[in-house]
Amino acid sequence: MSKCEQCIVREFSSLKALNKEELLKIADCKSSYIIKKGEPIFEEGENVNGIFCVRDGVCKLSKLSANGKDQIIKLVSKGELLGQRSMISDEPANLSAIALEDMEVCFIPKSEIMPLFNQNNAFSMNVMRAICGDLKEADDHVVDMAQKTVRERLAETLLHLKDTFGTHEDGSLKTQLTREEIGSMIGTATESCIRLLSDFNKSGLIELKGKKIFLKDIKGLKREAE
Amino acid sequence: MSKCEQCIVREFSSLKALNKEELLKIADCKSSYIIKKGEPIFEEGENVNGIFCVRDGVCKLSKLSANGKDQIIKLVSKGELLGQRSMISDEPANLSAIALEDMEVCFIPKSEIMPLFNQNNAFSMNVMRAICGDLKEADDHVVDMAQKTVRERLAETLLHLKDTFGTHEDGSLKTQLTREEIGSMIGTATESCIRLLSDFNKSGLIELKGKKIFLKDIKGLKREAE
DNA sequence: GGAAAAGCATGATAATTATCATAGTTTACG
DNA sequence: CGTAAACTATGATAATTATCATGCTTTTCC
Repeated sequence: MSKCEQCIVREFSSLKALNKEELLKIADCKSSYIIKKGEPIFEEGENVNGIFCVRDGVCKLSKLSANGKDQIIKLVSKGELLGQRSMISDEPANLSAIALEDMEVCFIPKSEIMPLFNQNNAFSMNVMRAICGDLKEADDHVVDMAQKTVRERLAETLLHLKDTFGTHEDGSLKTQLTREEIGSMIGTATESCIRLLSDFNKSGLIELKGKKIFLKDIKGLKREAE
Repeated sequence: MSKCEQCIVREFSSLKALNKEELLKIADCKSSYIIKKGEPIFEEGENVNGIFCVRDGVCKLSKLSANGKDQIIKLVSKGELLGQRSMISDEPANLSAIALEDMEVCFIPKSEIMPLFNQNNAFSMNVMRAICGDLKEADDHVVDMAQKTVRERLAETLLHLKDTFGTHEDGSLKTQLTREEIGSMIGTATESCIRLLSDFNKSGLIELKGKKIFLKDIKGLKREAE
């Protein structure tokens, strides 16, 4: 079993504030999982009782709305933590986490993490800052959803996907999402999403080759996103 | 100057975890303000450098969107804290806080609060839980904005206003908002908001008497909100 | 107390987006 | 390797929402 010390999650997350001793303790009680594409790490309403470290892969955090449609709130990838909010609030998960590709995650039980808040102030502050960052993002997200058109949201989301997850060597977006998933990120019907992608394609802003999406005109897309 | 000990904010916020000594220290360096209706407590982009305790009154937290319209994210009232996120992230305010009625607030400088995170774990955990609560609310808000119609959002918002801020003796909503403000809570044009309120009025779900709004049929409104 | 400003209301019209229908294309998998 | 299922695409139409215009009512403030 690895000792967590070299783990990419430690490098990029709040866990970087942990010392050797604390890491060893965690390494001892963590469990590792392989999650296949399409499978959940946890689901809305479930008691999680710990946090997940994403060692590899990307997942979507989504929530079922009253009308039965899924809304994707956020994508989470390699190096990030999952389930902090539920653990701290001591509540069931508010969102489902579903793998978009095969994933490697570690689970650290609540009983190991909670004492650290008392022992290690730097760690506490890291977690607080991370959650504050999420809160700011969420507030901004509300503004976008409320004030931007679907077209603007699509352009913005494409740019965001490129910035956050990058592109393959050929220039196509790395995150492989279906049209339905893109639709549920921007909060629109799948058909509307497809239609707008076609529009962007026709106006030369993007290029569609099967499932691959190439962003051809970043400036133009930024203009579309306002 | 009051000693904070009996303050309503202490009773309802994260500050309840502070002991006598800590409270006295804070009481010594706090400053009190009267904010008139329509005036800002702080504005988007401003460096706040501390937290505000809302001793009386209600304010809106809002953000200017790219298209020049204001989006109200949240209302904050008596007993709550303001500015925690900016302080912890050490960033300028993401939202503006504007008084909806005359307010009484106290300001506690960052330099007094930050050390408490290290000294008083119960306080730290309270703050974390509060922010986690805000994050959950914000995520749910995103889902509503993305998936519900304006009509559904209006019904939901009216119910929320009643639950959170209550009604006057005559049964009308306590929070006095203009139609424009209600519109910018639900993310719609003022005219659309007015039209839908008229609709609800005609169908007997609510009653409009000047600026006053009476919720006449809670069940019906819940049905409208889905 | 009265003028100006802000707020409320409603009609007409246009733009945006959803829904339903149909069909072609790709992917998964027995 | 071929068939079912999932995904992508597009047209037609309806529903929702925004925008512009106009007039009325209430509030503000000199």
